[in-house]
Amino acid sequence: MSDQMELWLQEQLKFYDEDEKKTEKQLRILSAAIEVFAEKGYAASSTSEIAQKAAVAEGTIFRHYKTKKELLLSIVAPMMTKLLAPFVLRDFTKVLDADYASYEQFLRAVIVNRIEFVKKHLPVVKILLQEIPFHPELKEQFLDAVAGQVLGRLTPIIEKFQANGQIVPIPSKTALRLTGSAILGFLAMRYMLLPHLEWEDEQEIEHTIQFILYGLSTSERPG
Amino acid sequence: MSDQMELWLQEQLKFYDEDEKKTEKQLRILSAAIEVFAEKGYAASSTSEIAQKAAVAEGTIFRHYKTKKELLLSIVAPMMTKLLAPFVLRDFTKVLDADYASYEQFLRAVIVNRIEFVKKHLPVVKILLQEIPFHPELKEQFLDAVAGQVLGRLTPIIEKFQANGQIVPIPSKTALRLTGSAILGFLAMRYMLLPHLEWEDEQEIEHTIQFILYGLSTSERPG
Amino acid sequence: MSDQMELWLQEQLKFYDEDEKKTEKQLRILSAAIEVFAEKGYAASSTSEIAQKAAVAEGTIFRHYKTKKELLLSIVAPMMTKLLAPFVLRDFTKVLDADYASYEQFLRAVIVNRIEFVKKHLPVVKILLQEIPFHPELKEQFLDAVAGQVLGRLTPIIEKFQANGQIVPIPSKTALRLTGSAILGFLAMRYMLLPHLEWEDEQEIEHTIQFILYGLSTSERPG
Amino acid sequence: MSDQMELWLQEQLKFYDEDEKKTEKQLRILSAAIEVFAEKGYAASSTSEIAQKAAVAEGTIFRHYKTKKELLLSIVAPMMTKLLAPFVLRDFTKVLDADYASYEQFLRAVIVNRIEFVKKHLPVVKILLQEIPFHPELKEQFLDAVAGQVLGRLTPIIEKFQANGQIVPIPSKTALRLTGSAILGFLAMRYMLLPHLEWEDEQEIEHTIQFILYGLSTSERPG
DNA sequence: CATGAATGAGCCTTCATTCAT
DNA sequence: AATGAATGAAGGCTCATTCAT
Repeated sequence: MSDQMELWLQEQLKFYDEDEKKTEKQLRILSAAIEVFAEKGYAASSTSEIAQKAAVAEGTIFRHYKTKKELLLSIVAPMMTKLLAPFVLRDFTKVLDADYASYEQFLRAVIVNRIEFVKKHLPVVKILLQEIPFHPELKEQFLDAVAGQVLGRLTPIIEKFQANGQIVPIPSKTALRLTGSAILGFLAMRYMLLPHLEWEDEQEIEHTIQFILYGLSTSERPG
Repeated sequence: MSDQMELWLQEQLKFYDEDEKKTEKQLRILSAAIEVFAEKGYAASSTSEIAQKAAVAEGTIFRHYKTKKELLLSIVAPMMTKLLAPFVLRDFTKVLDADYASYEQFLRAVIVNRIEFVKKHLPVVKILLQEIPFHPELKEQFLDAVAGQVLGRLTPIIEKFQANGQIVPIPSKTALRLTGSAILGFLAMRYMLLPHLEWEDEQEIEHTIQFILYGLSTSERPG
Repeated sequence: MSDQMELWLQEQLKFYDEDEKKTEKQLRILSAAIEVFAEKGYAASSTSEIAQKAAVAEGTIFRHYKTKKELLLSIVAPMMTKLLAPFVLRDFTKVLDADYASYEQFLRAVIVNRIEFVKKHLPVVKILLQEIPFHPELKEQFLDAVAGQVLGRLTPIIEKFQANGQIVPIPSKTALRLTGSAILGFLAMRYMLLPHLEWEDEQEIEHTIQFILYGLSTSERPG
Repeated sequence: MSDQMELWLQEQLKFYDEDEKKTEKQLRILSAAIEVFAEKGYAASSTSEIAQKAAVAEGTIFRHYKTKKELLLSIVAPMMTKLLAPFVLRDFTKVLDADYASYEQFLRAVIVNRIEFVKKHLPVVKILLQEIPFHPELKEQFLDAVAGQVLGRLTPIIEKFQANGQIVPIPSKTALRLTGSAILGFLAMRYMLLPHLEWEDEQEIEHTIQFILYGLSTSERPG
């Protein structure tokens, strides 16, 4: 099963690596910008600090990105796609339909994969989450992507498991919200709020998965 | 039971209202600042816009708050106390210990109350959440308050319910994280990300509570 | 006759002096801006130089004028009104109709008065002329003012003198163009191109007036 | 008579075409620079816009012209020569002396020819007029050329016609100023200020010539 | 107390110019 | 010869903060 996950990943990567080739300087700028934006937030970051950290003249930034905002978007927008990419793949539904016998298998596959992804791209995800409240276009893009693609793919899956009695018959959006909250909550605490603590990652993830599964399960409920 | 909740609230209010008396101008400044900070974020807000919205001269703000940052803190710091207040009350444990026979009762009482509170103070909560990543002191204050007080109060309660078999024997911090995620996740979607949608609040809250309860319940677990 | 001219001037001044009261700093800024704009042109002038010359912080300029362009316009726009003011006065036509028996008397009165005015406000007039080509709004404003007001007033006068045979029957616009060219040409050479030369002002003005008069006269023309 | 004019033109062209051979790219740069300078003025034009409009790399401009200013001068300086060329031709005086019986013939020949020339090179003339106030060297070059050459040639001609009674005995410089103003005034209005209006060119030019002739004529003057 | 004019550091951005390719 | 990425000085403008009134 995880083989197939690997396949997805492979496909995903095709999306990202085909970005136009960046010069080394451009990469340094992006990297510095990610660092600074993540730490101070977009509004409190100065292009001069970014330039300095990238060991580049300030003007060089503006040769590659017309405005500071464009720099932000060039960092954050692709992340949106990438973050949601697996749910957008065309035959995602088919694959799952065929293969995943239980919600647990499905959940486990997706969650582990996405957590891994976020871990890898943490600073950019941080920026994305931190800036969404201040940039209506970002928020809109994000909601559009989620509403237009993710919901479309996941709803039938949820409903299938509701139909065969594995998941409680609550609105699928609610089920997704609860699932997402648990995952994002873990990531936020683990990597943003308390990254310095020692974490038993595997255990925490396992507990989180169990929490979701039981939280949505139809196992007899105490009256 | 909610009578007792009311008592808490009463006690809470004592904390806030006894703040030094604010002039009307000062209140207008606070209100304007909350509005602007919530919408644009601290860094992108200008004191002049706040002054304008408060119908006050620019200098007046600095008569009451030495710096822009102090203005932020004067808004956000009390909120931290208030937000966590019920968990900090001295005889919270005793009260609960005596009264709450089930985790559900406890959960329901706390959640409903806190959601109500957040709803009422939404803009300030927004600011708090949005600014925590950018202000180490804020983050520290927040964690200190949570770690030093909330955990201290809630851990015994969780453990009591674990001891009597109502909650799965996972680390209490994990249980709290999962509970908190579900609640914050609801609030974030309901009031920050998708406030314009029509929400069936009661249902959603009920589903959320059930989700937490089942997620942490010890009802026989598959495999 | 020149008494009446004086009256006009009086009326004109009412227009300008009633401008909102300017602080001393604001006057210094205006004066410095006029100096710098006139010398280097708007585009090549820097607000920092203006600030320095006005002995004012750069920010102070922007407290009084939102943008550099607004500063330019606040200098140039009133000048447009002032420059054309006498031709815009309501009973200009009536007055003349009654009083001026010859085109010469009319010409002499207007020219002398306007030359005096330009001499007094030379730098601003310089700026106006220099910037009109680069600012479509300025050009438009100028043409509107001329077309809408000046032409309206002067055309009947020209036509009256054409009717009684003092001026050749060419299109009134042409007559005005030729008259204006001679005057502006004098001013441009006298004050902008060759201000350092020694000029016999009275003689030159006299020659210019004669040139216009004879240029437009109906004295027998060689076949 | 216009045959002789043609001869002058022929001679003029020798001056210009013998310029060092320009590559096609260089011509594109010049053409683009003329376009941009004329529209926005030198100071507000950017070399990058010129490069873009010339479909040339930014660096290419600086390979041919050491600085932006040199580019300006390379456009404007030759124009100065060309504009005044006919008056600078060596045997100009002799030719005229022999041929032109009346000031009118002379005027007509020169004016028509120069207007034609300006019409053809309008953008460069615009640049010249617009930039002279801001570049002392330009102003100086211009005045030197006029004073040193044009005045030298034209003064004797004016004086000859004054001696034989065709022109009023005013200072020759004044006569030239008045003549020039009328011509430049026409050109400025026709091609710079109101180019979009419909103009009866022939009539206007004829009126302008008549205006100059009568303005300077010695026909009996009203006491 | 309140005001708002004044400040000047700092921000984002533009631009003429250079230089390695 | 031509390119265009890189530069860094300079520009217009904003803003938190101060202070005389």
